[in-house]
Amino acid sequence: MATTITIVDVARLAEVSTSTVSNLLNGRDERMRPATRDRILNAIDELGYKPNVAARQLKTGQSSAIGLIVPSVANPFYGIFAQHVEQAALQRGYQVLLGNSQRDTDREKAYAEELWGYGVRGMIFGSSLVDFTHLFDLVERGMNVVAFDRPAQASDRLAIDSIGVDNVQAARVVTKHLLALGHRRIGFLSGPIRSVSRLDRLQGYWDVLTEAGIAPDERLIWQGPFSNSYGDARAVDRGRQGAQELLSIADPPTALFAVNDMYAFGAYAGARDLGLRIPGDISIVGFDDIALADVVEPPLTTIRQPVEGIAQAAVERLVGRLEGAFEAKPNHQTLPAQLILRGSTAGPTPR
Amino acid sequence: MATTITIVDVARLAEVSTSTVSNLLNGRDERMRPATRDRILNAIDELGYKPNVAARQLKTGQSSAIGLIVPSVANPFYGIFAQHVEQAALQRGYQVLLGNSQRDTDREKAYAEELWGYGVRGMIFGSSLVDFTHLFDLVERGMNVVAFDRPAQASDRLAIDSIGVDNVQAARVVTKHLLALGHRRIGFLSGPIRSVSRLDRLQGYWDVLTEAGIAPDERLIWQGPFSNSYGDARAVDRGRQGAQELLSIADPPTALFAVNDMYAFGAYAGARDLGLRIPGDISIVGFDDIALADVVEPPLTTIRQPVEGIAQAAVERLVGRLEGAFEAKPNHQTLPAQLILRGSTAGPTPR
DNA sequence: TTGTGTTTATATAACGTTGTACTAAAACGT
DNA sequence: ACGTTTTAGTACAACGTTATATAAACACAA
Repeated sequence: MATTITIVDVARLAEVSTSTVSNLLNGRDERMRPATRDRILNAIDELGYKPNVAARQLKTGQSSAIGLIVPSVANPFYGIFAQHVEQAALQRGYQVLLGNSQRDTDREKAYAEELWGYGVRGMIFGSSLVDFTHLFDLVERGMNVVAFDRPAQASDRLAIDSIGVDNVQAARVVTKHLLALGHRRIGFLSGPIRSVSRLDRLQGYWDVLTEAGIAPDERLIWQGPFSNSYGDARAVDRGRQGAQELLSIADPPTALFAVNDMYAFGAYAGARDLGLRIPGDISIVGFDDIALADVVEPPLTTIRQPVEGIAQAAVERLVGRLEGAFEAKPNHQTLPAQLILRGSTAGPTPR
Repeated sequence: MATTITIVDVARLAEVSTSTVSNLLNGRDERMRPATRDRILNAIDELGYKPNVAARQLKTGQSSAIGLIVPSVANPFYGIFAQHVEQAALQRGYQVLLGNSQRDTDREKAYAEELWGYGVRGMIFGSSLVDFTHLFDLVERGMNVVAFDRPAQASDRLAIDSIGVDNVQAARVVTKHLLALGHRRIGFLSGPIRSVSRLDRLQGYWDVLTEAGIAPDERLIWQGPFSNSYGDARAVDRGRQGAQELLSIADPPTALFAVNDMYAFGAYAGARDLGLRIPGDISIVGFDDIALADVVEPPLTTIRQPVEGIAQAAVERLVGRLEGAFEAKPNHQTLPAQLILRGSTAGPTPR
């Protein structure tokens, strides 16, 4: 039964002191004869010794783990994102601890506190709520935070690092595309708009319409109800319901801009429920470009986010902070997004 | 800068010894006067004290975290599964640490060892590779393991707990359904068959065909290549490619049984690439019943797994082991799967 | 021989928490 | 009053690791 093998056992077998073993373990092997080094290595191997992370952490105050909080891995976009973060982190010698926040500030806070207790001093947030106050005191205590899609807000009393695409711009591109096809009534389909990215997308949409001389219609903006127990797991259903409602009003939209691909897929179903054809009767645009976007019928026109690039940049930035490599002021790094034209958009049918 | 608040600070402020604070923290509060209790509670509150998990772990050897290893959260099925596991674990006071294994034994082993070092003594495996030898010595050292979909194999030298649906039976149901519709050439579309669940599904398929007097055709069984760097992130592409190949042979199948919904969606695209209509020209069945299955066109006929039930049962079993509640022999618990009939299956078109 | 330097290795005091063994004081019974 | 039990609290030695300060061993020069 679990006789834990410690550095003491290794030291005894290799006939050295624990200090020497520790020295080797921490890369200070110039300080010993190659023969000693090999003896220790053999002992480690023979005993199957694995360092106790807790003890190491307690002593050094350092953790080789970073936290990753996403709204919900039920959305494949965040699944993929998590996978890339994990890969990038592993390459730099960091373990990733993942948690779902359901876009709930309490959950985010609870996770962050929990991880702090684990000695974790760096976290990546994939959700980027507008309200960040719950995290500021953690940051003040020394937590390093990199947010996805969260350029500094006017209301922030503290700056944090952020990485992401220009959501306003991307939404502008989408809306212009739809406008160019001849659409005039364009719906905006979203879950609760509590994150900066969603806010930005709404803004881009709103601005372009206004600039084109079209007064944005509040009734064309559908916003799902907030639920902190399911969140994204319900995104598809929400999209379906929202599309049904939007397409059932008196003067329905001829195009729908969904806040992400999951909502867009839901909109596919919602449109079909009403007997509408895509893109004949209704054009649909998504956001993210997850793998499934190219596979549904018709293939989804959507904004591609450079997930891997974002993940890598986030890890790089965070590791940089953790290892004190740069003391630069926190800033927001923008990566390019791209509109992928596929079959779900076309000109509106004249009635 | 991170002046860590320890139990000592709390003790000093409350004017008691650290032992008393520790006693309170560990639920031994009958041992003190209510007034003392309140003083400590106030001090904790005032200082914002959070116990250092590393120190606690080091001392007790216990961790309140459990590990969850899934093949890849890029597959929403595992995303949802992870979310349910997380929820169930949280309810019982356990934190979940999640890792992607890409169905690679080395990765699984590395994660397990890493987590062992963190003091984690309980893990849930969502992948259930046939080869489990890499984990047996961990189990012998005292790691508690619950596997998803992995009834004991003849070759195992150690028994482990397992929970899941009866994959052989489910695959039988699918195959019989297809047979009943009149299909005689049924393809089996899968990634590398290295897990017990996939093996079982193939077996159920094979058995039913044989029992029906149809000699299974090896050329109808498509198995994607193994890649340990992408895994499920490529499932859709794999399914597409596999379907294209299967449907391009001389005497192509009229129905496809995909090993999971992601492969099935890929098959949708592959079939369409060849100008085939679903279900008119080709019937497709999936496995898992993820949310998207009901939303694609046509809606996917698939096997529904009781994800939430499986997750809850797994956590319950694991927590039971960890807290020594039951010393029963490891066994396999079977939950019911269900064939959900939707629009992607129909009788074959006579040629 | 002594002194100086270099190489190699070790003793030891933390890190923050826990729980056992202990004690001091109060309460009780007779 | 005395002994006994209960209550309310504390001292202290771990847990496994790290890193600083220190020492031993040896080489070499003068």
